[in-house]
Amino acid sequence: MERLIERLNEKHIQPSHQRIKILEILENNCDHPNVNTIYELLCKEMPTISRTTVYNTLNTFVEKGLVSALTITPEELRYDYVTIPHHHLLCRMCGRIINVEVQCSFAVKKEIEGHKIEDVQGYFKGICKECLIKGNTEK
Amino acid sequence: MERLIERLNEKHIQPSHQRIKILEILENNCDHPNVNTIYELLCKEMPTISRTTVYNTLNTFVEKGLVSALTITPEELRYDYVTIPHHHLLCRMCGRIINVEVQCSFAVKKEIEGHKIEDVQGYFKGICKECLIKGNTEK
DNA sequence: TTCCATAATTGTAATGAATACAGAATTAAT
DNA sequence: ATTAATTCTGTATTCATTACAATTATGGAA
Repeated sequence: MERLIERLNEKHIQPSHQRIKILEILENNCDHPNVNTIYELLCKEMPTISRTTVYNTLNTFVEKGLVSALTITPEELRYDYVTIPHHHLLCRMCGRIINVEVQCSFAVKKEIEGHKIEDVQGYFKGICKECLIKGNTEK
Repeated sequence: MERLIERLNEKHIQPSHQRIKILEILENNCDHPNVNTIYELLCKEMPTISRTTVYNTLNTFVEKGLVSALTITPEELRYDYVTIPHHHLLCRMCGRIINVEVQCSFAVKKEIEGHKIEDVQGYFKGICKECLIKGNTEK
């Protein structure tokens, strides 16, 4: 709780109740929820929350660099609490997005083929470990 | 022209005039145009084209695996004529998406951290070579 | 070629996610 | 406690994409 408020203060975002709750949901849901999932989780604890607030808050968080937005599928934005560099796996069975800690040599380069590189996102698609174990491999 | 018709036939897509023209535009525009850019280019040669046809055609192409759709930004889908594996650089100055031919060791693996990998997309963001040469480095 | 069945294209209407906006509520500082 | 500034809420709006039905085009058989 204090930790969440500190993270908001660091980025010069006033720690309102709504913002703290939304950040908490992002921290506790490592499978990278979308707007709708966040809204539904919020409603359980904060039934008067407005959808607009969720949109505004997430946009603020992304603008200020507090969280990042993933565009791995065209249908929806998914939000990521972890801002240190890492990559992502989208499981085509359960739909979760899972952090992948691979160290690709190209991901740390500042220049490739004459282009200046400022950011790298590695998007892996496949079937996650948990679905493989469950035998959940075909739709 | 014949080559385009062959590519359509290979994927069991009937080679209508509209489809051939759209595929031709994708072949000639390596900076990965979006729907609107494709529509505007089409209008010059085919003024009666419908926007719906452009959407339908691109969706068909993607479903049949003839072209791929890139979700590098949340605002728009960008289309890619080249289906052999490669990665992409989005230039934040000119907005072009440029093919990047890096051989990342993780991109060819079939398994990472227990997850089954079926596809990898590397999205680089930065400033392209041409913008750097022009000194086009700040907005 | 002509006819027919199938498929593709077109244009309008509908959908729905995201944003704009203005009033209400909350917060922070004096 | 009062005030000013900020945030939140809910409705209205926007706009990209899709649904749909009518029209047009295509490919094959006679």
